[in-house]
Amino acid sequence: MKKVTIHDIAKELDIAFSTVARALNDHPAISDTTKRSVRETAQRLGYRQNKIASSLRSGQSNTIGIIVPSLDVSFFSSVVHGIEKIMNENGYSILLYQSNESQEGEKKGIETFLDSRVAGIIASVAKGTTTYEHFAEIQRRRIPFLFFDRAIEALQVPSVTIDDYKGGFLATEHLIRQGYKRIVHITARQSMDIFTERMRGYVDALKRHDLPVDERLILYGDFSLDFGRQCIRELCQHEVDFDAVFALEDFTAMGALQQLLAYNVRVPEDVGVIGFANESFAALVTPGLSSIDQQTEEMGEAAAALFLRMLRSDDLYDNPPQRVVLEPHLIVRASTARNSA
Amino acid sequence: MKKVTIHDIAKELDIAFSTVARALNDHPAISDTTKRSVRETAQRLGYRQNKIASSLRSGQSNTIGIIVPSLDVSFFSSVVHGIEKIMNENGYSILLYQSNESQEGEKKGIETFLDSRVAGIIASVAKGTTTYEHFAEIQRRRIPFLFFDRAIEALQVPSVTIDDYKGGFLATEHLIRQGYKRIVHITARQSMDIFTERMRGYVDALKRHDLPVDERLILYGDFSLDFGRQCIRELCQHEVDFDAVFALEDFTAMGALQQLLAYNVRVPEDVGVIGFANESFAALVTPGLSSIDQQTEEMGEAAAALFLRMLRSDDLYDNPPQRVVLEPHLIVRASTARNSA
DNA sequence: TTGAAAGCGCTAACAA
DNA sequence: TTGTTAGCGCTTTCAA
Repeated sequence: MKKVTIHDIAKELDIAFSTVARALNDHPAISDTTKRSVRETAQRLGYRQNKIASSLRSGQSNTIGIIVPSLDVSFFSSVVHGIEKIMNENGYSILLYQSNESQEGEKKGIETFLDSRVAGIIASVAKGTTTYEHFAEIQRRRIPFLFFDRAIEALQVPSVTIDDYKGGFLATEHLIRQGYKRIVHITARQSMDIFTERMRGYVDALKRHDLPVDERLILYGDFSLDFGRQCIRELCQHEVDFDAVFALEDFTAMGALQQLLAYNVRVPEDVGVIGFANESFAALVTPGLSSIDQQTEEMGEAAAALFLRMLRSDDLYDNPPQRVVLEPHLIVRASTARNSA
Repeated sequence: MKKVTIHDIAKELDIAFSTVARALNDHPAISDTTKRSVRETAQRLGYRQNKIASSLRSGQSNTIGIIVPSLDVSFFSSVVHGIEKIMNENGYSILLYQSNESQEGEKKGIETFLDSRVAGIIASVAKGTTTYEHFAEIQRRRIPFLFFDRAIEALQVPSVTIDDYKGGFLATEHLIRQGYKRIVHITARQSMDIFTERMRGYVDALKRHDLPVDERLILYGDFSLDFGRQCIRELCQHEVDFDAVFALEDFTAMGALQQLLAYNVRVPEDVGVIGFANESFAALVTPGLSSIDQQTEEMGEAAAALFLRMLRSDDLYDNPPQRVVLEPHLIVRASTARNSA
């Protein structure tokens, strides 16, 4: 099959190729008769518009780039799912790039997107990112640019995040209300806004309820199921007294939960456990894992909605960046459901 | 920031713009001196190649399109993760499209990809797909085209799948070896190759072990957690005698498992349960859910590897399509681990 | 309502 | 080793 262009259609109908172009684009100045015959011929010849040529000439692109750390993390694939859905409904295509949690990957992704002349970029920052020059490059080109979930406060970039501080506060306060008093918090060794915010919420909730903030109850590490188990083992070895665990995310919480059960500690009677993210397994395990829901669906939709507004705005970089902050939701399950004191 | 083109660099250095283009593309005929000064100037001016123009002119694209039913299904996001990783390492970008399990969506995705002149298309078929004309269109244009997981046998299209028949056989045979004799199979109402194959494996395993195939033990429906629960309820209501459940996928198996536990049926002592897909929660629930692992990592890699070969082949459509079939792995967990008879 | 013509930024054949 | 030139397929201005 040869490539069919507007010239072929024009030749077939013996009209100018620019007329064909206009007819296909539903230009108001073209007669219905012409439009009909052009469309019929296009169909018959198997014509497909060449978006490459169209983009080059018009300087417009209907492709947007999304950079996520990894699609293997359900939170990200879920948000991308939401964004793709809505952007697609609005006529945009999605170029996808995984940074693999490295700054180098992130930089390469941005360069690829810049070269591809995307209409805009949506990103969630990699763990390994320490400098911001690659993001600044996007801003310098005045391309619509949005962070979701893992944003960089220091940059003047619009963002859609959830209130991690509040999430940490809610989780901790819930434990306190259930009567737990010596609450362990497992957090990340590397500093990342979302995790330090969750910890800040934890600390403030303790203070609010006149509970002491005990440094021995705050554990730093690489988050993972195994690290959660390890935390419990170490707490027990050092005979640290605790009656609840708030982990920075669900896998770590799950590890803690498993190790507690392995030690024949009763959950939630003896020790309560709560995670963060409300992963799909949280509802399926026994006991059900309490967690903080991150509103992935809403986040995707909010990100897409804000981004569409940004794409349509023409004074985007003249206004202060809009920051949408979603409300985290406390999900109470069996792992913290003890009859409170 | 103005758009910088090779003309700007040429003007700056007072050389021909084609020399600039060659220098940037590391053309062998250009002197190192020129290359160096061109690159230095490009860097200084903030030049970025316009891939749109490059693609239009060369007729080559380094973008490939992937169509999946939904990124919200961890199996698909996991495979896309693998494909993106490898294609990216080989210099390709990924355009992503979700069909939302509808044929209409699938068709739209293909049209978008065709218009975008992607170098090739990788797809996993939507549940709702009943006709194949939209796929035929890809073949007609002789574009590299590959199915993964959900392939259409009737079309002459290369594919990477797992051996669903064998998966069904393995699951069923495992149950039989554990001493279960009256094995329920929950399958999908709509006919889809992967599910009918799993059922064929179930039937053949029963026959191989001289067990009767009882139609009352084969349940058809929409797969979901709720449907799994419903199946158990109906079996009990109708007082059907059974001692094991093999569900077409893990969520349905999980629903069955939950309902059994709610009825105080002991798993695995009274009834064994096995799923399919080895979702991440299968290892985390109690009792652990036995399952068939689908090798998502391997599937992504195999799909990318085969596709790269296809992209490099120039007589792609002259040879019979290659079909890679991966081996499913039986994962035994507590839900079927009874001391066998 | 339609046509003619220019040009988006690049690649590549041909010439020098 | 470099320059000249002709498009890739389209959008869009200007003219008819």
